[in-house]
Amino acid sequence: MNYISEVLGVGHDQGVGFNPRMNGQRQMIRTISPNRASFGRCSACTVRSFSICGALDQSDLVEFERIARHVHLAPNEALFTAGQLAQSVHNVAAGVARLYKLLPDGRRQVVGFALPGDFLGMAPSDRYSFSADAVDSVTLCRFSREAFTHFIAQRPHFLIRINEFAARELMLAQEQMLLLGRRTAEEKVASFLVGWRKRLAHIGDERQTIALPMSRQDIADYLGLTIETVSRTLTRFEREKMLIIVAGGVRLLDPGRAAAMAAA
Amino acid sequence: MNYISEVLGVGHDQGVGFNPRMNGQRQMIRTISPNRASFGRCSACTVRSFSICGALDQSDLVEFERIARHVHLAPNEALFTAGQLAQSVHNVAAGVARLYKLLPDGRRQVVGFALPGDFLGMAPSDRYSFSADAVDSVTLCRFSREAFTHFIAQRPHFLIRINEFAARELMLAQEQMLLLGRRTAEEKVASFLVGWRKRLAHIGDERQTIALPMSRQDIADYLGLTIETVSRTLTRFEREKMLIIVAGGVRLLDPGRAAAMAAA
DNA sequence: TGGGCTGGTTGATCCAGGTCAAATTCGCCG
DNA sequence: CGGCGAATTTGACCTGGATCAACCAGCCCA
Repeated sequence: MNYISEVLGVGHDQGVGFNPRMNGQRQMIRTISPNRASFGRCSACTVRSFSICGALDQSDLVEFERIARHVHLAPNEALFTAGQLAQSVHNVAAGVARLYKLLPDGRRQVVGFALPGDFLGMAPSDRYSFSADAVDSVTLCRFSREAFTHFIAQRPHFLIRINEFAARELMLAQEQMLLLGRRTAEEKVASFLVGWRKRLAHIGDERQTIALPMSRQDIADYLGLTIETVSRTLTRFEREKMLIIVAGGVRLLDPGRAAAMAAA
Repeated sequence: MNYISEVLGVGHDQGVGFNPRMNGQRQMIRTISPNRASFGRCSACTVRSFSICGALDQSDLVEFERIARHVHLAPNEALFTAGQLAQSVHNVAAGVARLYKLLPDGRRQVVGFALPGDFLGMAPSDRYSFSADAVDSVTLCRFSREAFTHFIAQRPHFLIRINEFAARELMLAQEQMLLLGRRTAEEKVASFLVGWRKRLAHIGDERQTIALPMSRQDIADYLGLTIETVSRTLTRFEREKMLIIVAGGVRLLDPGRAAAMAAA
């Protein structure tokens, strides 16, 4: 069993730190954000190419920008909560959001982490079916559901793009079901690292050290494990020279071994 | 660990039988199909209202019918396999299909069961990311991906409908992640029964006995359990008078108790 | 009518990962 | 620098569900 330990409000900056385990050899890990996206101007947005907006041309973009509102969230601030009226849809511009569902007794399942470029809020009803909040400092574009629905209805190419995103999302969800239902703890942690690294690379973050802005509890709740098992497994990986644990992340020494564990 | 035990070809008719536990008091369970859909004529299709085709008007329907091919599959016949080129998309018209992913060593995760009205095959790449085959006798409408893509591109309302289906699918996937990652065996089995009953009701199958055309192994692989645990749990539910196990299904005696287990 | 095959049930035992309980370390702040 | 609360790690132990192994009931076909 595990419980919600969300503290709303401003947290401590987990994005910067140095490695305690390397005796003074500092390892800086920065917040996840492809360079520093300039906001207010969609045409200059650095995440546009890997977001749904990539399907919009200049004139669409001007229209789109008119219905967008930029929102900034401090670490652990809520984006929306399951059960609330789904009045907005969102596009993550910078930072990482945690998407999760809770059981009445507090057990939590993190159903995903949203990265820059990810689209949130396609609810099949008029209410959110999961909750979302900021892991680190998050910037997003928010659209009223109504304006958004109206906007897309005239633009089939945009609808097709959103469909592609939904299909990718669904595929990831199915991968995750396989992981949750049939993989061992070791395979889960290895798969998570490999998958997360791939997602970071996809948005242009190719540093050799994998940034892990989320807590161990978040990772545990994502993998259907306890925090102790995640910690032990990472420590074992380190002992076995597969990786080195650094502040705010992990440095993969043997990506091949990790990938092999993740595959089978 | 569990292994693939797929025998391609015609199986035994699991859709009909009588309850061995009720000493001669026969309990017929029929195949899942809302009445008997008449095929070849979309306009007379009984599952249209709860399928993506519900968004098409008469003239669209005529066009649509032109690109559809009807396919009939015997129990356990494959619909498509993960990794294959995704040349078609499908709409289930009758019967139940099992969607699953395999690990190299044979561990299997059933990621869903497709019922009449369900739409299959939105692959985010040019290859299927999961496999699908018939549980019982299945009838489907098959479309070439190319023709389908072309068809939807001109019809925003149809795209919107497909989007709604994708969003619902994604929500179900997230529910399933919560189940796989955080629920106990007892909660998993109870949730499955309640959820399955709800889906059957949605397509108009409101018999008091819940038809379970899939095998215990399928259920186990769907819930991230072993066949033994599923069997033991169902037997216990029966002992506790929550339900009665009948051939090809289960009769819920205490839906309230089941729902309570499923909820928390 | 009987034997073998398949799917399901039941029982005994085991162990991966959970639970409980301390440390230890980190980040922060005075 | 020193101290405090939160996050993480580590250790000892326990248990839910897996594994291993019969067994049983229907069904098919000879």
